[in-house]
Amino acid sequence: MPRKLPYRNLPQLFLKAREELLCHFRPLITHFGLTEQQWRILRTLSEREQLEPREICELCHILSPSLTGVLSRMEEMKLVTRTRVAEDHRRVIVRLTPKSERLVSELGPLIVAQYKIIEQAFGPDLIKELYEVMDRVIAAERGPIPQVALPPKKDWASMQA
Amino acid sequence: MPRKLPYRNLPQLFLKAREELLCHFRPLITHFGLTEQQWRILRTLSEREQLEPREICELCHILSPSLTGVLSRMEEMKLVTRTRVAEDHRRVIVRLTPKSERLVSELGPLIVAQYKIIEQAFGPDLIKELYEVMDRVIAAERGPIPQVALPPKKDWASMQA
DNA sequence: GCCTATTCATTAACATATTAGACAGTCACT
DNA sequence: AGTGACTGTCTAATATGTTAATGAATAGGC
Repeated sequence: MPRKLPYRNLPQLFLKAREELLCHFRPLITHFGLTEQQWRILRTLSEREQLEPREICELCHILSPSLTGVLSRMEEMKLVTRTRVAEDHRRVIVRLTPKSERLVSELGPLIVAQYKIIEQAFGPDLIKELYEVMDRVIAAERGPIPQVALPPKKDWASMQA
Repeated sequence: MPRKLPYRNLPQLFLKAREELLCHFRPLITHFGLTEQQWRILRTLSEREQLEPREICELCHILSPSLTGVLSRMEEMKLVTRTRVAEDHRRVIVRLTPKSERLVSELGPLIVAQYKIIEQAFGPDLIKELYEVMDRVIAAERGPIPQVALPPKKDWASMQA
């Protein structure tokens, strides 16, 4: 008896909407030999001069274990430098290289131009609402949200069909 | 000279908003030994009886190469069955098993309950607006959106710093 | 100064995302 | 029937997401 849940899958809607947007930027980003995550980092670093890995995690929404690999590859490509902090040998400072600054100054304007195209196509109102609703979602998270009680755990994976 | 782009990173905002939502569901899903993608598929199949892989790709926003692996693992776990179509040996039919139907009937109500909690915390208006704006974004994509002209390709990856 | 708890980055192990291509099966046309 | 274009699934290769755990380094209490 197939029955529909009374709520549409909201996280999945976000996923789709994000993809519908990103597909207009992905060609630009890959044209410069970057991945989306690498561009997030370059863009963020271009506004902050220098950052530590955990700050990049926060700002770019990349989990720490992923970031390790991403930064390694970017260092290999000479897009960033990683230097240990003298006073605290746990910490690291990440910076842009002159090369990646040139890259950002070439790609940045193209990204902006694409935003303008999308803004026209979507209608400026939709874009404005979009930013506004997003911020409200993110802000709404401030209040602690309880979680439904979980039933006792069963080992579904190893149960018979 | 660090300069800020005049548009905030919109795909990244979607990513964050999605994560802020998902974090309230992830504990439920993992409690049942599932991944988010597996739940998307189970939920969709519970509403459609049977689907072919390419339909699942469309409905669940999973790319074909990913789906192959996901379905293999789900078949291994006895959550779905895969049977070839007799008339067209390229195609495959995916169905729920009795086991996964039981799973859905246990997990489904918990997901709904969590939606209700979130709806209260966010305010029903925000949720309603959210669905509405998302749909407008997805609908806006129908019109073809041009792409900015790309400069000649340079091999940034192998350039010097 | 010494011990413990904490922090930060990393590694490990597995699952998924992304792009390109392989491959068999089908369809349309001749 | 035979050929060429197309479809649907899968493989391969690489990058990232996700959770848990490691290991070095620091901070704080005593």
